[in-house]
Amino acid sequence: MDEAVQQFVERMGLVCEKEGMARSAGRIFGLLLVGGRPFSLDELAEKLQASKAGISTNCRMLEQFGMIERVSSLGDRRDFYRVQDDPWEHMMRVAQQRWRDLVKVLGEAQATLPPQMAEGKRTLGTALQFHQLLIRDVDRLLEHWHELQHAGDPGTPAENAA
Amino acid sequence: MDEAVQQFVERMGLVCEKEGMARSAGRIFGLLLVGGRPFSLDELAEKLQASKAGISTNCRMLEQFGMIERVSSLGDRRDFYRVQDDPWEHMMRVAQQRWRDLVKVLGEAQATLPPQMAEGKRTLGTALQFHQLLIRDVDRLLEHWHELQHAGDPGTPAENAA
DNA sequence: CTCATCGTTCAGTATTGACTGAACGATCTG
DNA sequence: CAGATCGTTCAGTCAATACTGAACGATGAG
Repeated sequence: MDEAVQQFVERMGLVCEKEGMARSAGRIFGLLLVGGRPFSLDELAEKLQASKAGISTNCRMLEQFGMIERVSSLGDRRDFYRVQDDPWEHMMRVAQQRWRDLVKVLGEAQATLPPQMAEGKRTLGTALQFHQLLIRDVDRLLEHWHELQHAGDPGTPAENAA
Repeated sequence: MDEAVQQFVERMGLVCEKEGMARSAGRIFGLLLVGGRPFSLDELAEKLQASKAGISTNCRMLEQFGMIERVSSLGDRRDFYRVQDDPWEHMMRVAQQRWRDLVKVLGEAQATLPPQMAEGKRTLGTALQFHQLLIRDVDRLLEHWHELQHAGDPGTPAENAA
């Protein structure tokens, strides 16, 4: 495997591990990112030197997160995986959902806290405000992102001459 | 300890654990959030039923992340901890830094990838665009957040040029 | 100085979680 | 139907990591 690819795959493994997911999942995602085509499970297992079992599990997890998708090829029983159209949007949606969960926790705590803990309630209120703003901001960001992508859409391939 | 507090503390532990940090750190942060006052190490250890060693380590980690701060009291040798003025800003800054690191990884990969992997380079380019947008958006969000907080400042009339 | 108190460090322990190899069920081929 | 090829599941193994208790250095009080 290419030297640059191998290094990138390894670094993506570390980055994704820091984000909370498994290192192996990060490697898979990295390889699919630069691969530019669908990969079968066996191919992933071979190139990443991992067991097919682990690859299968991690691929399904990445699929759950909406970062990769499973595609099938006619006349081929194997499963192929490739990166989603827009994996980053799905990633942001997952984060957004986590923030929604946090808002739920904060809100319930604020409601059930005894009245004498007024200062704590105030702090929770600030936390709530921030995260509600944050959740709305994700919507705004993704809208903006979609606009940018549509602007460069190949609907009219004026300068797409490859 | 209050029932509502205990439940909130535990849930914050789980939430923070999902975010990648230690569960105990999440519990500390949760307790400080609703406590409304500084806590000493021994007090934290007692209320959370954990060893002082673990509390100490996790507090320093939370301080490193800028989510809590250490305060001292005159005539008291003990260290006290409380939540930062704006812990969420620091949290977002940490996330922003992680995204910057990712941009670095993506950029270097795009630069060193062999020319025949054009499709992969294109995918990396899209990823770069998204994360650069995301990084800028954090700045925008925090600006907006500061405006909102300043607007609700007590004793400070709306337009203050000082 | 001596003692007490506080925070930190360190070795040891336990628990969590990822990964592997082998067995299994399902599906296609001839 | 028989054989082969996939993907998945499961028990076992391994490493990483969070936590604890004890020892240590530092700092203030008497």
